[in-house]
Amino acid sequence: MLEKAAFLLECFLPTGGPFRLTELAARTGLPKATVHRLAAELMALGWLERSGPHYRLGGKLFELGSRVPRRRELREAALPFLQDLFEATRETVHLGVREGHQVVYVERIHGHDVLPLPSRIGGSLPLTCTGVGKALLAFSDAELTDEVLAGPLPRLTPHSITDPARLRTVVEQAQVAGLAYEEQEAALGVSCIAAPVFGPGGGAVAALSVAVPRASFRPAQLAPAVRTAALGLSRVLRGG
Amino acid sequence: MLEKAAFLLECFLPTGGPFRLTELAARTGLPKATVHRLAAELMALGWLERSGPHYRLGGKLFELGSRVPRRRELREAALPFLQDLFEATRETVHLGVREGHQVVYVERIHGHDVLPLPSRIGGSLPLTCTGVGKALLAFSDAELTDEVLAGPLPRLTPHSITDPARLRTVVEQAQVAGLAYEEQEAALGVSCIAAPVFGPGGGAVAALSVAVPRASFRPAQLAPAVRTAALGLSRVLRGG
DNA sequence: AGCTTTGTTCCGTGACACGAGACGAAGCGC
DNA sequence: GCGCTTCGTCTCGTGTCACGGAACAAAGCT
Repeated sequence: MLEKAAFLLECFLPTGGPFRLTELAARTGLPKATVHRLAAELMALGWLERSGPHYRLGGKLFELGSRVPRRRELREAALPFLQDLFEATRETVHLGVREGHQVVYVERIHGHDVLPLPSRIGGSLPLTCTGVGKALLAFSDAELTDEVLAGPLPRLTPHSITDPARLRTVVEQAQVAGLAYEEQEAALGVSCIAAPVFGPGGGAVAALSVAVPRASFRPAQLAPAVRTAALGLSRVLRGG
Repeated sequence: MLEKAAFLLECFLPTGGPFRLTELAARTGLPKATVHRLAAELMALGWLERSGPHYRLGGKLFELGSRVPRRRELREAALPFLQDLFEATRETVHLGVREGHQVVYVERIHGHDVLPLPSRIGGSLPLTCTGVGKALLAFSDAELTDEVLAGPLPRLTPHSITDPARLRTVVEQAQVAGLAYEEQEAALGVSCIAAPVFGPGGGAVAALSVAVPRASFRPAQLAPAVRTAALGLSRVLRGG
């Protein structure tokens, strides 16, 4: 029951978009009658909503999701630094954490110019295709990098790095520099520079990044800003 | 089953804080054995987490909650204007919508100075005690105001307005001015100015506000900024 | 009008949710 | 250290309610 309900809700995840009953039945593989009953119950709870024949995730989930402590605490501590970084660069700024072999974005702020990025708050992307992911990899246990490199390396664009040897080099460069770079590996025309955020334990608990149109990518100017913001946040997390 | 699970999750809502098993059983009124079984299932789904004996809301809820379309779309459209408003004022900025007789905050951004406010993203407060709430009231159906004024008026601080007649006056003033004011009605020492955001239909679908320490409240300087941001967002929502 | 697809309702069957109770494991006072 | 209380976990017999096939209703489509 719970499992079926969770399955039903999670099948909204990739797009979040509106789905019809039959569509949901097809996506989940559950019988139509079952989906119908479940959806009705979930709507009564405010976990789903519908307008006409279209089901969508409901407002109660927003309430619950906003209160998830691990995420909320990090976001709240980070927000001022993300603001600083945004003001300094006026570009799209990300905050992400690791979850398995993926990066989950906790916050993303931007101005009126919206880049065509696949990153979404609450959404996940491969560690290996993003600046935030590479920064996290570079400052986590070495065995994590081994694990990730052992598996198949996903590809988001033709520029995504799928050669393990080359990726290892890139991660090692990030370790030395304290910064990770990404060029059109997640979205065409977008480059990115990221810095790790350290927790009290010393390892990277998050990373933040600035994504800019490839044409106006000036690493020398972005690097100090990203590093400053990341170090400032690290200091606060360390309990300052 | 679903209902019990939802009940269990929602009992985290006020604080979100960590709870122990016995505490959860007491809060929900469910038998300990039942809570134990439910919690185990919810953990398997990633909807709950635990560290030691402490249960917390889990990361999956964050993922799901971030994808709730009604909220996400509004947030995404509003973010650039919220940034503008923050940069113009350098004060805490809110975006809220109405849900019943409450305002639910969809976004809140601030710098390093954090005001002691009760507002939380995903959290709700009474319409009558907040700037955002009054702006929403002033530009919704008149019958909504009647309903709200008919019920008991909650109080968050000694300055909260609990006299229906006085509140009606205040709402009418907001209608004329196109702006709502709030002075220490939600938190002591904090004042606030809010403006409605209009949807394609013409009614207020949201409102945004700036909250500042009472000592540095300069309405004349904040008003144009808030109004500008709200009108800009309204224009985008109207499909520009 | 006839056909196809989608959404809703019914209902008999059986799986599994339920929770009292027993048990083990911590914490606490002395 | 030792009884005592409190908390967390596990078991198991009972009965409920989730399940989904199938029939029905309501839209779309041609």
